[in-house]
Amino acid sequence: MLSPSRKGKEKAVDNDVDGFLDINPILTYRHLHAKNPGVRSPFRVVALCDSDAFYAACERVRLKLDPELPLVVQQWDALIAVSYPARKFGISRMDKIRDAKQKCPDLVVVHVATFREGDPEPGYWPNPNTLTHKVSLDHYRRESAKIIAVFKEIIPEAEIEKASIDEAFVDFSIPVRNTLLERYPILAEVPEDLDTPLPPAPAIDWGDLSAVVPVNPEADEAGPSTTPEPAPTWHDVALSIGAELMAKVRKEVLERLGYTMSAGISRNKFLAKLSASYKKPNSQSVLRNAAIPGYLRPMQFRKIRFLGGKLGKALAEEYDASTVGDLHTISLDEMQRKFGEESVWVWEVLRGIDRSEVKEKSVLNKSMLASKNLPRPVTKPSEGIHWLRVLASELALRLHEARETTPGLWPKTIVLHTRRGWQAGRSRQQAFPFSRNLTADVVSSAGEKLWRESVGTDATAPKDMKVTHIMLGFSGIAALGAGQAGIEGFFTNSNSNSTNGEPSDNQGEKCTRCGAQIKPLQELPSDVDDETREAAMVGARLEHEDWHFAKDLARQPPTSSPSPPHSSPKKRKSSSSSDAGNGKVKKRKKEPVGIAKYFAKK
DNA sequence: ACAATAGAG
DNA sequence: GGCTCTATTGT
Repeated sequence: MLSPSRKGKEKAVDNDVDGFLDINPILTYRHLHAKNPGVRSPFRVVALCDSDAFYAACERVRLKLDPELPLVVQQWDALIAVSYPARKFGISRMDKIRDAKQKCPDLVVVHVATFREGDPEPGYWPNPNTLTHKVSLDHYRRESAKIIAVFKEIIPEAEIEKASIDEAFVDFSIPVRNTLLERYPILAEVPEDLDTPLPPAPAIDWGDLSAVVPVNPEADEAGPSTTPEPAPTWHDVALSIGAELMAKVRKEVLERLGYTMSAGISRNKFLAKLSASYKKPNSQSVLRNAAIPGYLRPMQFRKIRFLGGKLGKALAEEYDASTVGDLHTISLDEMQRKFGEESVWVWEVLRGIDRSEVKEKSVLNKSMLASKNLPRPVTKPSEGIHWLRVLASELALRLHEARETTPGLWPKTIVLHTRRGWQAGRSRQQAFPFSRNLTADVVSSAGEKLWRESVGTDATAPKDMKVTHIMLGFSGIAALGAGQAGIEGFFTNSNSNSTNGEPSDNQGEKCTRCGAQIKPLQELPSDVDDETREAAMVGARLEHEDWHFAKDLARQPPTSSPSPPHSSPKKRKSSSSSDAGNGKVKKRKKEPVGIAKYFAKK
């Protein structure tokens, strides 16, 4: 794809500086005009942009408050966001609400939105009760979506990857190249030999758009720029154009939505992310190739994406190292011997190389979870049902909301995860039944079945059980194609079946497999509403499917129509061997497994 | 398909 | 620390 044939010769220059790779490549017309500037293009321009104290900013905007006010977002006793003005008082996310108020008596404290059973939607209350409410982050998800929409509108040619609720990667390579060719027509005049190096690059006026990471940080601290900055390269020019575009996006987001953001702009995702924290808030930083060694070498490597966890710890202990520079003494071979073939990714990243793509992801999440730590642990299964309903109604609400943008959304599976005391959590999942109306009751019924399987019933559960955490969620969420027969009616219409008169008088429906009548577990009053009926049917259907499941296992096809049991969920092999205890890495034959898995496949 | 775990914000 | 979310691995 790249690599001009004569690369070998020309590369002899000072390409690799002090262990850093490919810091000063020779830029040619071939590089610039390549059809697709891929991940190896030396002209790549990547940014990481994140919102400053995002949750705090969301509340500031929602309440139309002065941006200079010190503000924190409270979640029960704790803080989940601290605005930059509040940080000036020494308040950090680790503080308790008390300490924060002590440090700043005029602090604006906003409790995050909460939700309880029966609420039509999450709401903002000054003193929600953790015994009855669960936190809702939905407002922040919506604001996040608005920001991404502005990104897409302002820079339609850039690739945008939403990386989290408050962060996005942007690949500016294509729009930057277009601007470069427009602005410097000389670059559009391609010589016969594509491998001809480009003429010298012009000086760059960085203006006050960006903070430019200095090439020699120590010298700069000592006094005003004692070291001459290396001559600008065409890649630096490209970065400066990327910076212009980034500034434009940030300006639009600020003007339209009120959020300030900080960005890092560099040659790849990992460096973009790392440089974004160079100057915050409401700022953007450019990391030129020439500045990479000085910036990276003293950096704590555990600040690097994917090195913040167990792998980073393992590296630190194995080599008694803490900075990127410390790890430069480790050869690729040595690292691969200890940490597996895949660790080449680490070796490269320590030298400023990262070929991972910025790839557009669907805006839609594939999963949707609602969870609650139980301040009063649940000691018998029947008490848990209440929380299940809270979580289920929140999920139903959120799925409905998601369908406003994307009709036809349906989850493949429903998952229940519970944790007891200090024990490792356990999860149960199953296909999510298809039903006409997605109501909280439908979700709840499905959840309750998993709950019975997982923790049992009042009769079967251990007396001393203490469930401390419940999570209910959907996974495999996707829009069912229009190809599916009769799907439209399922989604578009919520007042459902009988616009033409009587609700069908049957109390049940036929199983498509065995033809048996499936009836609600309990007799329903004749005037019951559709939603309740639907939910009851879902419960019944799940039980019936369970029965088929057991029958199938016993290889006795249900031909006639024996009446399926309405209770007693089947026992299934619970093979939860918890071998996961010790944090030690076990060695297998060749590869040091347990470490290899830390590396994302590139 | 299901269950568990790591990692990030 | 609480609440999400994604991805990967192993069965």
